[in-house]
Amino acid sequence: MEYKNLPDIRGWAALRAVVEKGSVSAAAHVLNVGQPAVTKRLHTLEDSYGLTLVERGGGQVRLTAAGEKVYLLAVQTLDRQLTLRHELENMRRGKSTLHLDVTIAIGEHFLPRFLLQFSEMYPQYRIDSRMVYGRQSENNLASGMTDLALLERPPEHPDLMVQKWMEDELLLVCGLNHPLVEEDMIPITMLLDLSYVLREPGSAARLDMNEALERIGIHTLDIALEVGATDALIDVLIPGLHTSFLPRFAVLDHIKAGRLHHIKVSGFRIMRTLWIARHRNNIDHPVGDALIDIIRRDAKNKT
Amino acid sequence: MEYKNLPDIRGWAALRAVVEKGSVSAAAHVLNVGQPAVTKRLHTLEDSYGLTLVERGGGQVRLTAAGEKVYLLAVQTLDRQLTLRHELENMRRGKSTLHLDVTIAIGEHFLPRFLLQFSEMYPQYRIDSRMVYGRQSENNLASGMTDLALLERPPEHPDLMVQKWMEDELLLVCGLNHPLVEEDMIPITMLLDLSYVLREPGSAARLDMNEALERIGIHTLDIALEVGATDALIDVLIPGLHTSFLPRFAVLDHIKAGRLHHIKVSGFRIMRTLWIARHRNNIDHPVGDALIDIIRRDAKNKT
DNA sequence: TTGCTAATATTCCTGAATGGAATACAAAAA
DNA sequence: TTTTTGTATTCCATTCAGGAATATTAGCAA
Repeated sequence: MEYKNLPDIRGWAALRAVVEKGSVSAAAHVLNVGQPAVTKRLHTLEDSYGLTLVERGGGQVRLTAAGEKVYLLAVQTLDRQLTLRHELENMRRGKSTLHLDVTIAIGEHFLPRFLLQFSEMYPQYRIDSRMVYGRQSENNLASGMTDLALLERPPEHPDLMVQKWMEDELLLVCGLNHPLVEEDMIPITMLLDLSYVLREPGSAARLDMNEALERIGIHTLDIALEVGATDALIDVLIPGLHTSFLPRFAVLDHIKAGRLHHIKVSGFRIMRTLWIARHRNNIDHPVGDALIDIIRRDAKNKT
Repeated sequence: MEYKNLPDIRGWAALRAVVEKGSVSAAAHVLNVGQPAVTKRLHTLEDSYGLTLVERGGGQVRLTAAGEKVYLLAVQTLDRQLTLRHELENMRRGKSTLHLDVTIAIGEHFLPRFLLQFSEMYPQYRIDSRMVYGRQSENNLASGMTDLALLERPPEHPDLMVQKWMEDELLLVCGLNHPLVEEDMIPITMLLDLSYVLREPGSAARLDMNEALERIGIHTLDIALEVGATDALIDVLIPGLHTSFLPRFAVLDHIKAGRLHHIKVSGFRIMRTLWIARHRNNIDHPVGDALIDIIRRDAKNKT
């Protein structure tokens, strides 16, 4: 096993600082060491890989191709090491931490409430949550980086277990100035005449919508704009020019408050299920059980 | 920026060795250092995190919960560092490396041929390929860990660009002892009477199949077995009890050689496209272009 | 080109930390 | 208990990192 020729992490830290600060001196400053130390670190690192990693010229430092790769590893390793340190810090204080992944839409809508309730009911526990794009949470769960995930589509990975969280529906909504605000129900064919603002392709809502539309033979819609966040999307809807299919949980309050209008479509509904996912080997996580309890209770209250 | 309190990688290496060898002495042996060195490394590491990482007892070392987390990071970091070192080693010798992800089915069928042709035509380049499960390649591409991917389904991530590689079709096939081997074409309704051996849920072929069946109103099939590899699956088919939907590229040779029989289904075909995917920021990779050239040429020859 | 200036590399030295040898200690096994 | 195996500690020589001072280089202006 390799041991004696391992690089020193501080070499990576030096590289990262030099790249991000743009000069050796500036890097030395933020690292609280002298400039010669950083210079030497860089050289040691370059020697250990046998390649030039940064080039000086034009008053700038530039990464070589090899430098790019080392920099990528450096940043990832340092970030993960920092995360680990924080987590262990909490562990040392007796606070178990749950790593939670949620989709963007769920993160925008449910997460703040859950985290608040959770910290009140279980002050001894901690949650590290993050919003992840698309199916990334599957890999995080599979690799053990994440303990629990709240998802809009069931995961595909064979080692992951899901349990149902709640039923959801994608609702066709528009702003109050939209021509269709008077209509309570429209025929399916009219879906083709509308102008849409949607989440980006690949988002769970978009995929569910596409599949449902495919099923009734609609392959393309008139898409005016794509927005990467549900809340921002709603802001675009409110002026009233466009329509969108959005999760019921995200728009219900807006509909009740009269900021959005729900357009029913005759004979067409997009039902779906929201899921709680965990890894097979990680199903007895006390913090996870606590959170699931809150999530379930919340779902029951809403219905 | 953190610098002075960074852990020493050798601490991680020591932890890893101790865990994997089961004792401090054994670890010291494989690391080519004395036993006291390893003991001290472990203690330094534990001090730096402020937690006990391993517990001795019963003649065994056991990881604590905190130790598990550190061990996970240690293994990943050390592995990635080793990979990086190999890659830079090649770089130093002037061999550019392409990181290639392929799906299991593509990896089984195309990859050996591609790699062979590639190494003949471009000996100055290198390819690091791996078969990845499901959508993991998307994250690898997005994070810069992979340069190019060959996929059975288009990626969903907004920063990824795809180009069409070739058309494919999922064919319904069975072994020669299957009752249906006499039939050239069967009606759709008969799909429900067959017994299937399929790739696991989440595999691209399975998803494409499911979507196509959903479209014609079939929601469940009689699944006798799920297999994680296409070649192994074909071995299960050959005795003749079951049927499966498999990529044309994977079964064409078997059909021609008379080992499998293609059952046509009246009015039902599962067409799909195979894709080449890259990150937006990484579209001018010379090794990637070379490989794409080979892939394209191969596809042209086959048609 | 020639200065001038800012940034980087080198040299030298001191202090800190590493790893080995010897040894003390602890825990199973006999 | 004794033996044996494995782990921790102590001590010391060696190595290595970082600071101060200094040499060198690169960029810039005239």
